[in-house]
Amino acid sequence: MIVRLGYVAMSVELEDASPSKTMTMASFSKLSDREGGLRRLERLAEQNLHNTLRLLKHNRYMGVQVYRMTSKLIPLATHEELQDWDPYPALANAFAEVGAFIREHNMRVSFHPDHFTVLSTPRPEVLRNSVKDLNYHVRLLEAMGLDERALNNIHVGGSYGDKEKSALRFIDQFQTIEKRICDRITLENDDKTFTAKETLSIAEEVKVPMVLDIHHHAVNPGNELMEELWPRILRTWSLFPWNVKHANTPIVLPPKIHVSSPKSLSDPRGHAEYVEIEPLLKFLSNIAGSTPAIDVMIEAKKKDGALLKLMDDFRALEASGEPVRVIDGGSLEWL
DNA sequence: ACCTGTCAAGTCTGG
DNA sequence: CCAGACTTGACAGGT
Repeated sequence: MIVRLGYVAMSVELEDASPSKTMTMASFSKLSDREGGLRRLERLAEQNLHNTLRLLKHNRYMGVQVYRMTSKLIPLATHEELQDWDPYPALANAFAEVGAFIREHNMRVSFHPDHFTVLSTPRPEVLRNSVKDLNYHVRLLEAMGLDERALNNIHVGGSYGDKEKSALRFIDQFQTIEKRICDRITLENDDKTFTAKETLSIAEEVKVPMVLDIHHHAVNPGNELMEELWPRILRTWSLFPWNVKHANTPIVLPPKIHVSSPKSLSDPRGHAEYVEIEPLLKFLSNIAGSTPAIDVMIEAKKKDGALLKLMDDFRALEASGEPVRVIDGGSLEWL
């Protein structure tokens, strides 16, 4: 089983490479020259894309093939007051360059629209804004020329006092969203509301892959055994249209899981600086043989630093004779 | 150079 | 019904 590790948004190794520089609406509004302000936003976006490319090159150098891009590439992109602004023509080259690098090096990239995207909401305006935000993320991927292996991972959302009803509302509202957006969605279990089992049932219903977060599952486990859920989670990936089309080829998209460690006893849901290897080892040994490959997204304060430390831990395991073979700086083989 | 409050967005809790 | 917590990197405005 090939295991590839990835990390989120920014590097602690590469200096001065923020991909999420921004401007607040408050300061944009104060500008006398609106057009000039828009050009400034476009320059910020260009820098963000340039730094994303630098991060990807840094990833390539490290041997890291999995990466979650930041949602903040274009500052204020979905803000109500800037709906007449089309930043894409000015950024076409920057997007193309990022996309070309990703394709050339077969990297797996994704986005994770944040918790303001809630398809279970009972409020129509919140649903509208959520779809708008999803559309923004899809446009970014399209501008990069990435195929449907580049996905947007979201949570189910709030429960509003009736989780069952909210799950049904999620499903109903999901069906109204245009296909090019739905085709790019994965669903992740969250740390206090929708458990792995509940998220999985919804993912099966709307036919999207499920991303399992094993830390969320530890703090919000529900009462289902992972041994029973895992085959179903794998199935959501094998039913993914791209994978159906390319079954048994090297370009199938492996399932993905998220890993993080509790920040402290008092804040068990928070993310620690680094990731403890033991729970991951336990999980990998449980699922070894069930899939030829798996991608593991590291969610830790130390970002790529946490990934590198985890790889060191794997090297130590290999040295002590454990059935692990480190392939390069970001991937290994589970023997 | 460094510190602190604020930020576009949603939901939940508790008063 | 409303304020504050949640969570986050970075801005903005101050010293």
